[in-house]
Amino acid sequence: MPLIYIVEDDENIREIETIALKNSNYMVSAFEKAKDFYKKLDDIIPDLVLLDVMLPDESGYDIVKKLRKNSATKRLPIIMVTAKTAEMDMIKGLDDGADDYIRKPFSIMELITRVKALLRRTESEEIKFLQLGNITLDHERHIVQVDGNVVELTFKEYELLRLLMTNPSVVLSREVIMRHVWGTEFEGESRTVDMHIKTLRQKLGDTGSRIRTVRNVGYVIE
Amino acid sequence: MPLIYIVEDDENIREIETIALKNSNYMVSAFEKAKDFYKKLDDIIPDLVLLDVMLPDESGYDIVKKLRKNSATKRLPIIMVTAKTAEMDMIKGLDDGADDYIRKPFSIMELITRVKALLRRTESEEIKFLQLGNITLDHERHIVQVDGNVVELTFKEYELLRLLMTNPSVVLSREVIMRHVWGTEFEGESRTVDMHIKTLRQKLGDTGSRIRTVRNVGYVIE
DNA sequence: ATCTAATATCATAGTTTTGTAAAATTCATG
DNA sequence: CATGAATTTTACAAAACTATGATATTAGAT
Repeated sequence: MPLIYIVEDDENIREIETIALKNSNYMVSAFEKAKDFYKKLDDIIPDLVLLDVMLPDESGYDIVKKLRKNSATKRLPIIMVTAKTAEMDMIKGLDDGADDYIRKPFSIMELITRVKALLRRTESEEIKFLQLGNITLDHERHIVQVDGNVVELTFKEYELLRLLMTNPSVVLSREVIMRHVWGTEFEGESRTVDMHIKTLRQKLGDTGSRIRTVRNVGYVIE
Repeated sequence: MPLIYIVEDDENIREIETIALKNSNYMVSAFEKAKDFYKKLDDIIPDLVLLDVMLPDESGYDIVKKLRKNSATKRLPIIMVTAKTAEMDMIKGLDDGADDYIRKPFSIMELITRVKALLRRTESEEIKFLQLGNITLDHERHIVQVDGNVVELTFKEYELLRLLMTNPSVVLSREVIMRHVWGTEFEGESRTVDMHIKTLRQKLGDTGSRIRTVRNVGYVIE
């Protein structure tokens, strides 16, 4: 479920945006001032930011500029919301590094559509990030975390977990696992898969019990 | 005003792309065949290339390969345009060296946005100076500092560090590193990359431990 | 409860991958 | 074209990882 931050000083509009996005199944945090937004950003980086151009403490343009300078937020998808209709503003916004813009007043439908479209455009990067309960797999960093703590996995363990996590609640046979992780056909007497399942469970700690054995069939993560 | 080359055999699409980009204030030259494109490239190197995957005389994939081998075009921003989803997945899987991808059919808005985004990305990578914790890389002065002290790096070491630092927290395979820093394909038995990683770590001192080895995958800086 | 086949676990030998020093080669520069 | 620096290759060491067969345990059938 994508996380969206809203930065908007007008309480009314902030409310409308928040409700509209929540109803569309997004997680939303809304901020009145840039300062509050920055503080939260240090904590969790969202999937998209909806940014008002005119704010009391700092202009939206300057915020975008700052975000683009920081490597952690360099590619963060940003939609600017502006009251001015002049086309120059739009172009300026895009040139400053926003990914899209919405002109006030906007319809709920337009807001949702644009958010959806932008997320779709950037989704290829999100696929690299898998989450299942308290397990998190960041494919770019090649890092797995449980409850926020890094779990060191070997290559095969990592690939195995990734396969399971990309197919949550789907029982995968040893044949399928072998083919995907090892690239070879499974031979009946091999204990290799079991072995790796075992170490994986071990390294995941309590969370390891999420990997369930289905006798005569294979393994699932749920 | 950035210059963009388009390589696309379908006249209709070529027209649409050309007009859309010209309206967005880019200079555009469009080519039907790879051959014409190469000829023009000898003359002037553009700021970005929009490259169709399926061309009559040569595949876009091969073109990218060639461009990456040539030091003059090694870093030339490339957006690949592909018709089939399956094709796109394949290309992405191969990690062929393009910087972005657009799937046909695309909206004008999407095309413009991606072009803009890529130009912005490469521009900021070229000009800005990079900072990652206590490491600083000033590309204009070609100087690297750790905790304010200048670290003398050779050309390859510098380029390697720069590649890592422009992709913080992203694991880069030896293939990718080779392609970007050396402009050649990686051959399995070569220890060249490892060697440079080693000297780089050494020269960075304690900070060298920021470069993490991901076994079977590659290296990351974090 | 007993049996049996499937799964879990263990220890470790063997393999693969990475690290590094040193030699060989290439490259740039006067 | 000589020289030293930079780069690449070689060769081996070290570390990390994986597979395997033996053995223990468990779930499910009877």
